[in-house]
This record gives sequence, C-alpha cells and structure tokens, in this order.
Amino acid sequence: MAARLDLEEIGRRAGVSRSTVSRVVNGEPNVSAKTKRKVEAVISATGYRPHAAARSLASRYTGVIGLVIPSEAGTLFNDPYFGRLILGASDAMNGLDLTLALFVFGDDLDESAIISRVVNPGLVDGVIVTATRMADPLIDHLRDADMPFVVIGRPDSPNAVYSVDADNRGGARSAALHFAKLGRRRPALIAPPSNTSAGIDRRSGFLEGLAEAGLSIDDRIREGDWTEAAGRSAMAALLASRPDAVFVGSDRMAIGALQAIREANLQCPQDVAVVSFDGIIPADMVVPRLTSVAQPVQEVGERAALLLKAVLDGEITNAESVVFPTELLIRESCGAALVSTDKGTAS
Amino acid sequence: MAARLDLEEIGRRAGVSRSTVSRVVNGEPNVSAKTKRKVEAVISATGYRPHAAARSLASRYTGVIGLVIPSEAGTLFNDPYFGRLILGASDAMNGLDLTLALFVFGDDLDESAIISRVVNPGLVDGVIVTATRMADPLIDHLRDADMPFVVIGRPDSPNAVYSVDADNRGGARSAALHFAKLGRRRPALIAPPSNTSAGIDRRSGFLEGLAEAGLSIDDRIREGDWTEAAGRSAMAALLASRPDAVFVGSDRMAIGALQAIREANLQCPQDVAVVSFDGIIPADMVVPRLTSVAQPVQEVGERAALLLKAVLDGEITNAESVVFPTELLIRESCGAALVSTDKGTAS
DNA sequence: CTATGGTGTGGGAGCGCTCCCAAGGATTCC
DNA sequence: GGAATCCTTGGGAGCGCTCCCACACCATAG
Repeated sequence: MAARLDLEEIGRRAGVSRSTVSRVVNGEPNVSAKTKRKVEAVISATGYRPHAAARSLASRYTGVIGLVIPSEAGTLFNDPYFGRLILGASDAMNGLDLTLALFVFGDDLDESAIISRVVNPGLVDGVIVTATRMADPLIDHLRDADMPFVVIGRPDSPNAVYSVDADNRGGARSAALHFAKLGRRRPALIAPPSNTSAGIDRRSGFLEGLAEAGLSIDDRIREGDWTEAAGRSAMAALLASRPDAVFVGSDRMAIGALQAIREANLQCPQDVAVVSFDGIIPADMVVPRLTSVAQPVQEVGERAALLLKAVLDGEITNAESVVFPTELLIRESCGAALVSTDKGTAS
Repeated sequence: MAARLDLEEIGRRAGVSRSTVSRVVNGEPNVSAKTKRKVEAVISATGYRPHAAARSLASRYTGVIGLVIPSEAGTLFNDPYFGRLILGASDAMNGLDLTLALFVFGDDLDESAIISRVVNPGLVDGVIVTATRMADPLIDHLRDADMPFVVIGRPDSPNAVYSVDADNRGGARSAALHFAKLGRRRPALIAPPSNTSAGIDRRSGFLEGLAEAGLSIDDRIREGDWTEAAGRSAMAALLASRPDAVFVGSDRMAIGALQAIREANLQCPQDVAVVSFDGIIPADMVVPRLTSVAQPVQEVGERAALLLKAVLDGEITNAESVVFPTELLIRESCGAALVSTDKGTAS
C-alpha cells in the first residue's frame, strides 16, 4: 500500500517536489523556512532515510573510506597497535561523518581478493594503507585504479604521495643515546622485520645513535617478527654474547625478551637494560615496567583519515608526509633509576 | 575521449549487449562459451570493474556488513578481545566476498550518529552488534529500520532473535568448582560490569558453582570495568576480607589483581589463587601464568558473520542462538600444581 | 509438419538519488 | 512603471547496474 519511501514520496506528502526535499535533506540554502519546516516534519514523521547507494551512484561519492590491514595469520591482531590505529581513524571519521570499511587480509590469496574488492569503483572513496611493506603491490594497484590513498609508514614507492608516520628513526636513535648516557657498553638490538619501513628505520636509527655515541654493536643484532615468541628466542640467542643493554623493536617482542632474560637467571635492568618501541602496552602490565619509545598511534590513525579526507576534497594536491615525534618513556627496565640516584628523572 | 568504462562500453567493444556482459561478470549460466571468452578478453584488457554503488542500487544488495563496537573512551580497544573478534568476522567475510564496515562509537553523541548512519538503507545489508548492553537502544533502532542483525552476547531484547555467545555462565561455574576442588575455602569475585550480559552471566555462573560446592562468598564481591586499573583496586579492596581465591571476570582485570596481590606482599597462587576469564592474553605475558576460562573469541566473530549471511540469504528464518563452550586453561595462578603433585594436570 | 521446450541474446524499465537548467514570483533599482 | 536581479521551486536527464520480458534459434517430440 504505502509507496516506497523515497524523495518523491516525501515530496508528495509535503506538497513539494523531489528536488526541494533533496535540498532540505542535504541542508542546502535557498529553501524557504516554511517549506523547510514542512518537509522536515514529514521526514521525521515517516522516518525517511536517504538511500546510500542511490546517493553514491548519482553523486560519485560514497562517504566510505577503506582501511587495509595485513594480519599475518592473526599475529598482528594480538597487538594493541591496530586497535589504537583503528580507534584513531574511526574517531576522525565519526567527526567527518564518514564510514570505515576494514579490509583485513591474512594471506596472499586473501590479498588479491581484497585488492580487487577495494579498488572497485563506488565502494570506497579512498583508502588508508597500513603496515606497508617495501614494494607493496597494493600501492601500485591503487594507483592503477586511480583510487586516492594515504600510506601509514614511510613508503618507498614514488606512487605514494601522501603518508603519515611516526619518527621511527629518531625514536630508535634516542634509545641508543639513552643507553650511552646510562653507561651501557655492550648494546644489542632486536629489530623488527626489515621488509617494513618501521623495521628498517628503527634499526638504522638505533645504529646511528650508537655510532654517534661511539658504541659498537658487533654482531649483537637479531630480527624478530613482532611477536613475544620472536623476542624471546632472539634474546635467548643474544645472551650468549653478553649484552648489557638491548633495544627491542616493539613492546610485544620486549615482553618475550624480558622472559628470556628471566629464564637465563639474569636481572633486568641490572644485568641487561631493556628499551622497547611503541609505548603501547599498559605500563604496569609487566615487571619491570618497560621503558619504551612511545609513538602516538591513535593520532597517526586520526591524521591519516583527516589527510585522506582533505585529499578527497581536493584541498591538498601536493605530496605531503606527516611525521609524528616519539617520546622516550623512562620507566624501570632501562635501569635509569640505578644510575641517577641524584636526579629524579633522566631524559 | 574514451567513453566511461561501463557495461555498455564493454559490450560495444565485444560486440554484444550490456545484458550479456552483465551475465558474464556475474557468472550466470546461459552464455555461450565463445561469447564468454570474448567478453572476458575485453574485460581483462580494459581492466573494467563493476561500479559497486550502481550494483547495490539495482540489486538492493550491498555486500557490506556492519560491525558495531562501543569503545568506551578507548578502554576496550586495549583489549585483544575486539581484535580477535574483528579478525574472526573478517575471515568469514573474506570467504563470503563481503566487506566489513566498522562502526566504533566512543560516547553517546557518537552513538546516535552511528545509529543513524548504520540503519541507512543501501549502506550495509546487515549488522553484527557486539558488547551488547542490557536494553541496548541500538537493537530497537535496527529493528525499527528493518535492518537484519546478529547479536554477540546474550540479548535481553525479544527483538534480537539471532545471537552468538560464549558460555559465560558455564565457564564461570567451572572456575568455582575448580577452586572447590583445590580446597580453597574463601573465594572472592571481581565481576565484569553488570550492565552487560557477559558480566551478569559470569557473576551468576560463579555464584552458582560456589553454591553447588557448598562454598559461600559473603561480601567478597566487587565489580570492575574490564580494565587493569579496576582489577587492581577491586583486588586491593577485597584483600581486607582475606580471600584465598579470586575469580576475576576478565584477563585484563586479572593482571591488575595480580599486581594488587604483589603490592600487598602476598603470593599468588600460594596465598591467593587467581582464575580469570577470556584466555586471551599470551600465556607467558604475566607471572605467574594465568589460569583462565578461555572463550573462542575468533570463532564467535566468524560464526556471527556466517549466521548473518545465512539470515540475509533467507536460509534461516527461525530464531537461533549459538553458544560456544569455554575451556578452563589450567596454568599457574590457580595453584593447581601446589595441590596435585601426584596428578600432572587437574581438570 | 506443428507443438513444445530449452538456450542464448537484446533491450526496456527502473532502482533513488543528484545535477542542472528553466520558469515563476518576489524584490530591487532607476 | 518597467527592467534587472535574486530567491525559490520544479522537473528532465542521467549515474551504471539488475531484472525481466521478448524474441530468435535450435533441438526434440508427437
């Protein structure tokens, strides 16, 4: 009986045309106050809601932004990192009245399916790419499909012109200098995977800081895949070369490293000082409390969304790279308290 | 110059009609092998991709499913729970070729905006509702808007007819029985918020188990909001009444509880045994390793997506509630090892 | 030979909206 | 008072697709 509730029908009931209703719905000017009131009354009485797909088709604008996340067999999702990132992005999007579409792929099969889905016209207006790998194929596909996108990380592709990242290099460097200042002489490194920009930057930043401080690392370097297990086995291996400090490329790996130290009947920070990266796990979760280079994950996500929106609105046309500073959160695992009994906090 | 790449254009280049191209794209039968080959050649040569919005408008099917998550000021996103849930849901959706739209709301303002967005026709086909509160307003809105939905949790609304949940009650009960078996006489409880079904069920299940075992809890009950901080302060308060065991309603709160026990110079499990719920944090992350009632979070998410898909396809029309069993993961914090020196594992 | 049915193909109609142009009415200006 | 201008409103066209009916063609059956 009741005709399908569309603009035409609302117009009929309010005694105006489809166009006028559309103007009211979209808050356009040039509608008399009286007409507006009338239309709004009908809309709220009927509970009318515009049809998103019809709107997208006609306006070439979906109001949806995609966020692409690799999950690597579920590993990464144990990390609060992505939760925070999603939270930041979705906060920004709520403010912008955008909807977040999440694309999580576990393996290469998933990935090609995801790629072909995400580049479909009319689904999302733009994409935020996370955990970007070196030579990420996704980026080239997005480019080919003329899909606007923002990269989280430091992209190596000339096709990626908009990016948001934390200062991985600078943060890692500050960890090295911190060790030097605390008098540690045999630093070690558990680096994140070197197929990611964060992995590369944290490694090179740490080595740079070491060089600056005149410390050498010799072969006290291992690489881990972000997991606790990787941190643990890397640390266990490293212990053979008797380091007195270790910079671990992520909080989760640091938890594993702490465990390995404990298992070797050594004390952190007395025997081995630990500084990690991320600053993301609750401070009190582990003993000793982790000293960590904190990156503002939520802000990164938020900024990526805002940047993409600006690109979509045509407000930004030149390449833009935003880099957020990190902050060294000094707690217990670095042993700063052992050294500076005179000064309350070191920096 | 080049005409916009649409079905018509592909048809023109392949020498067939729009309809035939559509059939090929959608893998419909009744297309001759020869025609099909010809069309596919043109499609891959041109890189044609169907326009999602146009398809949605014409077919009344978007291929997008919404997942609604309350974030309560960012608190919940520190919990691996949601990451796992998202992972499960998105796994299922990748297999079904569906896209996941994530709606995260932090406060009530966000919520009403989210609600009005999620019920918009033509955006999502259906919705998965998580962390359902008692008398959740979202549910009524979804119902009013005729939006199909599946609830994760045990809904109290008669409007919610499809749900997926873990056996919170049974799991909590098993924790109580475990304490009884280990000879603990003064159990305590740190319950999750009682405005959630999980909170209610874990509380009542534990009390039920206690009653069965002839143990009384008196006033050794506190409630916490899922966070470490809440677990810590609840435990600190509870310690005054000298419990010898505590069931903590979530892993994160248990971490806080452990901390409070340590701060009171008591030993876990010797002085106070701890059993938590979720089984979600990496086993080795805390000392002592947590005994926990594990729920299959990822499976819950996966199942919710599959169930919703079945509902959307009209394969399910009767109310359906799926309840996943939990499993008591016995590790160190419950002190089972202290008791059963003869038997390797208790159950 | 006509009836019957399946198969492959084309094209009209329509999904609900936005965009844009045109037209009418009110207002202003000289 | 008439022309120029602004504001308000209506409706045609079209976004790219699916749905459905019609038609041609071929095979099989009576």
